[in-house]
Amino acid sequence: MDQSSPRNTSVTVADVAHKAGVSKATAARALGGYGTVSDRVREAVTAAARELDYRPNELARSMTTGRSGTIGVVVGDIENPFFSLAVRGITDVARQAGFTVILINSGEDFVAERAAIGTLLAKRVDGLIVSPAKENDVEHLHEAVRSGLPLALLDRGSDTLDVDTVIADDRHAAENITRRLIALGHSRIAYLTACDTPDHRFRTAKDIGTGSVRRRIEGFLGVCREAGMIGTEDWVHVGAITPEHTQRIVTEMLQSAQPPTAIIASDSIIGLEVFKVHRRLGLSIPDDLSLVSFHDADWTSVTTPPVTVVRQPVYDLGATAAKLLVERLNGEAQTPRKVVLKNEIVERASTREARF
Amino acid sequence: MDQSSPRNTSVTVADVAHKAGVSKATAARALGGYGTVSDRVREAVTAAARELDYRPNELARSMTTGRSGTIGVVVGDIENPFFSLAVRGITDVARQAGFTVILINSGEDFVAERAAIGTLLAKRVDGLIVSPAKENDVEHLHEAVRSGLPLALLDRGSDTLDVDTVIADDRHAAENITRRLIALGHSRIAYLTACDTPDHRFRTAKDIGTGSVRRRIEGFLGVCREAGMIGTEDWVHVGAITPEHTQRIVTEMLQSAQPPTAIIASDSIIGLEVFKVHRRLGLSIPDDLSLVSFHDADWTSVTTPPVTVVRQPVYDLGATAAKLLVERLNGEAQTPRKVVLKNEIVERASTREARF
DNA sequence: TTGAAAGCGATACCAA
DNA sequence: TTGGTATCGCTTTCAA
Repeated sequence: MDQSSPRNTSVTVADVAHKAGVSKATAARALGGYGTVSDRVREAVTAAARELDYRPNELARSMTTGRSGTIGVVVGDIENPFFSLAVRGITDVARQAGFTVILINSGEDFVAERAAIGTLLAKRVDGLIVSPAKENDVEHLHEAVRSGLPLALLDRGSDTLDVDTVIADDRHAAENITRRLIALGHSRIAYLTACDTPDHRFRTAKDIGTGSVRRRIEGFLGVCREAGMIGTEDWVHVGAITPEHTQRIVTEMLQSAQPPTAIIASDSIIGLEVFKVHRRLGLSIPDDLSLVSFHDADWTSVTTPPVTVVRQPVYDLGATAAKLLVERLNGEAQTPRKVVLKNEIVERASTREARF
Repeated sequence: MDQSSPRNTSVTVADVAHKAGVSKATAARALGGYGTVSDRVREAVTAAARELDYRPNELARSMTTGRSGTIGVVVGDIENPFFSLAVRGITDVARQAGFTVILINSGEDFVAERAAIGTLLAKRVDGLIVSPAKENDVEHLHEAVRSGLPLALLDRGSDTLDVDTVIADDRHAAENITRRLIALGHSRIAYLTACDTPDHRFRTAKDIGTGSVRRRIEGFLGVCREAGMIGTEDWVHVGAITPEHTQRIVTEMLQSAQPPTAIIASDSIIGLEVFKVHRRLGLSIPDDLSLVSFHDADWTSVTTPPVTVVRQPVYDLGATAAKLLVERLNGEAQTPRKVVLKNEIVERASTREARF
């Protein structure tokens, strides 16, 4: 069986043309569906192609057409449910539009991100969707744009980069949730993020390179200031880059002389660790501690108590970014569009009045 | 600023060669680091390349070398934590070895999977890692193998496909967990999977196309038979393909005249839904129902009670598959290897003696 | 409607 | 050590 079947490694248009008794050019036209070919010839070529199990070499095609039918995607960490869901949104839309996705993890590392962009440029992707680790270090993205490559930004914008951008209204969500906590009587509210600073300490929101997170922190700090709270900056903790880091930070925080009465977790991975630590320390949510987490991860509704979350339109974030990019690739592009999707606060049982 | 920077679209070796005052061939040698070049020339060429911001066109390179530096990966659903973790393992190893990954979702659909393989073949990937939706419908994979493309199977093997394969000992894990449940006095044990049959009913394990799941069910049924239980087939439920499906199935099951006293969930997404439903119905785990889930998802340890799980070496599953493939691509290949990684049962508080 | 031939951008062989 | 040139598989003028 196996050996009767032809090895289709390198069955080329030339082979098909030969078998069909026509020229290479004609065969190519018939196969590619462009130019004009007589029905008789088209059939002959199609038959020959089928018989030989001809598969066009996309690489060669790309080289002449200049289009690769590929979209490069660079995200922080595919293992993070946030990104895996966003990527799902991207790939669904991309495939529908006939594009294949090349996915690269940056690990939220700027250097890795730059390398990823380089790889994708070399592979001649038709377009790029990136979730920049640092909004200020985007020279590599400028370069890509300069070279004429369409780019869409996902979840994180950049002031200096005038390209299609899709983000959620994270500042607004942070403001809202902070207001609610303050209304509940909380005055010691901690914000915990994976983003890091060189010395692992937080001073000002400007130090936070990740745009979405910076906006959240700005919102948080702004509302606290409005409420007359001072020294709120000290309640922002950075560097929760692994579960272990997070556990250490949270444990220290909760065991300090002035423990927070509420914690805002910047993503669901951090939220989960906060939840684990409070258990281990024998505390009670929401009696001893209120918890709010960004990202409505699936598990947040089944814990005891279920966790109040900021429900971000994650799938749509990805899908929309892909849509904008595809439209641009298809030449339906206007000036760069900035899309801001709405977050929704889902209040569950992990938040309650502060205890005095 | 921007306009002073050269558009590096199509800066070719020829351009670099011209600027460096050497021939195309020499420039290519200097840049590619192959052949022999004098130091003086190498420097000149390198300088010219840097100045022009030359980026080799991988597409063109691939066409001549026949290698694309790309690995194609086809998984069921990147949104499933199982796959996103496995993919993380794959990409980590692949990148380390200098390969880029093209990822395609099959949605566990056989037709989509075949199309995905087609796309990857056309893109001339150097190798393939696939998690076949159906172990019997692998003609498209045979074809790929026949055409000489290295293939590694992830999580699901195939008897007819003699290629590198990495799976976990799921049958063994299922046997173990079933024995424990039986030892706890359970006699009405349900197994719930997303895999489906044409009429959405389960008759025999042979109907299950997904290898890993089939082996689990075989283990489950085998132990039940050993224990003298009959009609166990009726306790296997298929078609839990979405949260909604799962909820419907579980609700019906638990509200029937003969509800199960224990449920084995085939993946963490299903396990989560079972957990949600038991809550909604006002039941108690483990008093009214014991629950075991495959995949040690992060949330399983924070629920009340925490969930007993089969901890699969998911990251390693992916990493190992990639390792085998890379070795083969590097010509360090021997005969196809079948790797079976160990599962571990993590007993938590969701399992207890059956109530009578 | 068809065919011949010129690219695309790199590599690789063979002479010089 | 270098340069000239064929080649990879396809698309795309340009003539016929």
